[in-house]
Amino acid sequence: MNTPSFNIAAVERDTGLSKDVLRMWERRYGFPVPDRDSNGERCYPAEQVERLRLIKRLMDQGHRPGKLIATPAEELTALAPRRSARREPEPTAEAGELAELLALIKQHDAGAYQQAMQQRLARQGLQRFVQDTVAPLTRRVGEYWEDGNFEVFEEHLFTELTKRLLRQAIAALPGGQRGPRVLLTSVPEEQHVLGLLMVEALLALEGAECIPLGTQMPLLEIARAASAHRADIVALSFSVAFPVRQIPALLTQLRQIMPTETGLWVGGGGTARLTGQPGMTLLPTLDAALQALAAWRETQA
Amino acid sequence: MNTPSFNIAAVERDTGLSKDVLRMWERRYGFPVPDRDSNGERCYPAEQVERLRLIKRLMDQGHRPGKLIATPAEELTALAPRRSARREPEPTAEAGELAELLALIKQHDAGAYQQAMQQRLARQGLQRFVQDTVAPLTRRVGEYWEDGNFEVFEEHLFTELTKRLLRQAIAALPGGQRGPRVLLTSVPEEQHVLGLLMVEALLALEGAECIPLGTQMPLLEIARAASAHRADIVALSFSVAFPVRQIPALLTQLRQIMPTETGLWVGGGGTARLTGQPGMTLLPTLDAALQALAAWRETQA
DNA sequence: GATTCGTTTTGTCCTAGACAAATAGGACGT
DNA sequence: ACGTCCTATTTGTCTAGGACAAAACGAATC
Repeated sequence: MNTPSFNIAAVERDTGLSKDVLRMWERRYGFPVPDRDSNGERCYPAEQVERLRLIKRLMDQGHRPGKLIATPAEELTALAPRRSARREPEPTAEAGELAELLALIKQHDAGAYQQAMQQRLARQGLQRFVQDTVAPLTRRVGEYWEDGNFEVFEEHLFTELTKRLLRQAIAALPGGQRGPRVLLTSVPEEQHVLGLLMVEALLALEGAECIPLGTQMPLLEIARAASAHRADIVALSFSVAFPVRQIPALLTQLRQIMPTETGLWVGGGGTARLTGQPGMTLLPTLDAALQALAAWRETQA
Repeated sequence: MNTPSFNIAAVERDTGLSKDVLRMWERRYGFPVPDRDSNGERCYPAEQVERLRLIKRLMDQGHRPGKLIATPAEELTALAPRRSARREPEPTAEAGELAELLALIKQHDAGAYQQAMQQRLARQGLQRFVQDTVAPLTRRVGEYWEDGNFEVFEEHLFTELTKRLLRQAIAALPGGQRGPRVLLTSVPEEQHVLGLLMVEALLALEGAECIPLGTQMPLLEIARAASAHRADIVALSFSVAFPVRQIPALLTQLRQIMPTETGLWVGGGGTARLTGQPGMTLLPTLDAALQALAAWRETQA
């Protein structure tokens, strides 16, 4: 049995490194060095793909490719997250409970996780459930993933199950009639939806009329949707994984093509290090979203 | 106010045409011809982006780019779907009801749509709801979209609302304990999830243990997840929008890296024109999925 | 410790050529 | 009229190497 080999498109799919980057690294750093097929096209052995995935993960934690590629394989696996100005959460009873929930995911016990979360939802109520359970849990999952404690598919399982809980809870709420009409979505390439769902839950609780459009809307479509739905506000979410450098240009462009009277709210972990621009409201936290809602109602009153 | 202009990455995002294709068309057909900024980089005016979006839509319907680009703008908008070997559905009472549901989406009345669908679910029961309502509705939406009757954001709204209904219905089912353990997901680039949810609903109804991992899993992760969850079956979905040419290579590769004893079920509209390969089961229809389930149980008995 | 300023690193864009897979269209046979 | 084979065209993706701007670093300064 020959080890399967990947063409450059497959490697891009599986690692998230663009073809341009893969070729550039080969030229510059001498890694990866794929075999060539009869047409002279690159064939990456599984081993190199595995290394690339590891490198990508460490890069997402703030390491630089030049260094990583020069590092021998054994040291790579031992590398810790670099930009961890993260303070350890005190081991409160609360933190322990969250850890237990994540342990269920790690054991791949979907049923038990769902049940435990349902209980918390019932106990805390939707607002506190979102703010005190889902939000910190999501943050923890990000940290676990950074530390290499979660596999991709474990993160996916967590996301999928949690999405279901939130959607279910939102569906149980009465359709909001008083607040602003808020259109929730994300730009292409941004597929994370948990943040949007958390905001939707909070806004819906406050009686706002939420229009969920899912993720990955082309900018022009967002603008059209805003007009068609006569939305008061377009709310976008950027996860920490989204390349920060692209966000300002995206927002400026969207602002240009959107109706002037429609508000633009931008939130999610990816916006933490962003500076505000005219015509849009930054919502680095869930609380900020609630405040923005109150402020909007103020101006309308 | 100057019209906003798009760099090549933005056009790729908004049209779904790769940078390579955009440059190639420019070289070969003389369209699009973007302006250049001070660095000599392409700046596409909004007008050309709009035309590209239209061309892309017609291409998805089977037209060829060479012809489309040569066609003057006025004729483009009038072009009908080309591969429409589609027979008009007879105007039964049933078809009328489906049209009414879609009309609600077209009116952007999310609340009324949800309510109407809830009623149908209660009336038909989950199995018939999936097979007689959601499946034909999804097909209709695809046709509407092909015919230019649906905007992207209307399709998104439909998808999002319908996803919620299905997930809600699935959550209400007891956790399956007897059937095979089925891991449901899709490959990277494939973000359509409705098909997966329909299958999940049917399998869960039959008592199978479904593990939903969401969409867009790298192949290596699918293999890992299959091992970790000790899945009996991995079920993948390809929508009609997925480039058919890439599917066989993907499946072969996945089959190679997956545990031999794990089954591979492949379904969705994108697999209709696919020929089977050893080690995998094609499920062109929802019925086929139920048959495959029965067959699997047969072999285990 | 914080801020500024050069230097290095890094990703993305550019041109232009080659080739193989997919499709169209014609010729042929039934 | 319909299906099948074959050839020509169309089309997307890959290749190579060069250029440049933005981000990140690190050193010197306040």
